[in-house]
Amino acid sequence: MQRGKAREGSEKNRDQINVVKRRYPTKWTDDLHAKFMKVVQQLGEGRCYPKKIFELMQVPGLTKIQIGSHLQKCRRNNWRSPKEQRYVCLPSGQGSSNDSHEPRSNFPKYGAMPRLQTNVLNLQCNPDEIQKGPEFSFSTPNTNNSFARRENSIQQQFNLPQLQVQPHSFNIDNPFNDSFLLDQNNVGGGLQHETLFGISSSQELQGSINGNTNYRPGLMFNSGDHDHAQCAYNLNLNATYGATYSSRRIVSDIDIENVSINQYNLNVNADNVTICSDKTMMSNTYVGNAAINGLRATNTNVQQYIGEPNISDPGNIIATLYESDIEGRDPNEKEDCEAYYNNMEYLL
DNA sequence: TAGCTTATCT
DNA sequence: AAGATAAGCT
Repeated sequence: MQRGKAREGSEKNRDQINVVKRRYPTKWTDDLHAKFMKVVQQLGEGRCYPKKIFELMQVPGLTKIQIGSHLQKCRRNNWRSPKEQRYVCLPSGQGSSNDSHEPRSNFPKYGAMPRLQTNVLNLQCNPDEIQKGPEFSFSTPNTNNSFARRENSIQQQFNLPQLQVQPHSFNIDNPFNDSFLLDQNNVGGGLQHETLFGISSSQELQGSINGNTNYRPGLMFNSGDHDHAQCAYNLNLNATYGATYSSRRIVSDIDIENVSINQYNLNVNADNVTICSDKTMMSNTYVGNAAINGLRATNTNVQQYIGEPNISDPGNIIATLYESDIEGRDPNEKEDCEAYYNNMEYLL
């Protein structure tokens, strides 16, 4: 059944035609959006519904419907601020293949969307071992989430571990990129937005961040898929704070708050990373916050224990992740791993 | 019915 | 493409 269709002769349409009370579309200016965002943040993840936002925004003339509509755009990462609109230019010869019904992000955001998505392949995520973070809810199933279905279908082709868990604050892939300004994102210890990107406004992140997308070996990073044109080189790994993931032989207690690697930046924003196995050389690594930018400059708050791999070098981080990843894998998988991590290094 | 989401329309 | 709206679901 078709829905959402504005039928020609509907009462509402006639109303609008006859009474001419049609309003001008609300322009979601930066200011208005900022206000919206403030309320969204105030409400917190999982509690942002049109009604609540409406009540808190208190903007005369702004309706719940409009807020709902804006929310939809934002959830789907389909809204660009007026400023961003000026900067966004698609590569030539390409129309927009970004169908609004095919969200770019696999990460649900806000409101009633599921707040957790775990895709742990081959590295079985043992639910019993997951400790819930303070703001996590595991109660919402992944069902009816087209994002999740789509990503799963991709990820299942690969035999590498997926740690894909909603961080306990906003993720970075949304028009609310300014979420980096939120304190919660700095769980590991006070990483400033500026130290990550050297910039602070949201639109400048756009194009380099496609949060929470886990690309695995075999997936072209720059495949010509215009849908991903703006995020071709990005990889973000978000794992829950406090989660424990276990594999077959190894027990990997990887607890990474936020890792993102992209064309310009390698951002490791990890808290209490523990990687241990019966064989691996690494244990109890604590990464407070690391940010390595395109210039290979390492930023603050990297804590390192003596005797551990040097995590101030992106290559070492990759190498470390790689080492822990191949542990216990069969040769084929190791090859995949190698390709995958090589790709990461290459991108750096 | 209200509230929310989604699909579709302008 | 941004914003509005119809319609489905709970």
